[in-house]
Amino acid sequence: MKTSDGFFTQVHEVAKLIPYGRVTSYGAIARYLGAAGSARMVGWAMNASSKDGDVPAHRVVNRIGLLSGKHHFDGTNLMQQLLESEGVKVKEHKVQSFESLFWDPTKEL
DNA sequence: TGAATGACTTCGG
DNA sequence: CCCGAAGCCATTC
Repeated sequence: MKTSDGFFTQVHEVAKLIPYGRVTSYGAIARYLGAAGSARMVGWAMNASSKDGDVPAHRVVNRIGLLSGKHHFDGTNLMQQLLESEGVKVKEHKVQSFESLFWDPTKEL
């Protein structure tokens, strides 16, 4: 591989920076990395992050707080349980009070 | 080289 | 917010 390792690394770094009990969106991360428009690649990077470990991919959701990535986790409800364990309310694969839990790297950093 | 794919986003209805 | 369609960009075959 080693094709775009830098991009993955950046995404992983930001993912690790996400505060406890907070969530963010793929687009927000992409924009923060200057890769605005490559939100899909953020998800792709997350897929690779599964191998990296220590990357809270469960804190990264789509723009409406939908756990779009839960399907890529081992179990069916693992992602939701992880979020709930952090105090994030999740209902029907969607983050409740998403607006208040949203963590914007371009803003917070 | 080109076509298909995807853990997204945005716009119009 | 739901639905359909188009745009984007890196990776894979």
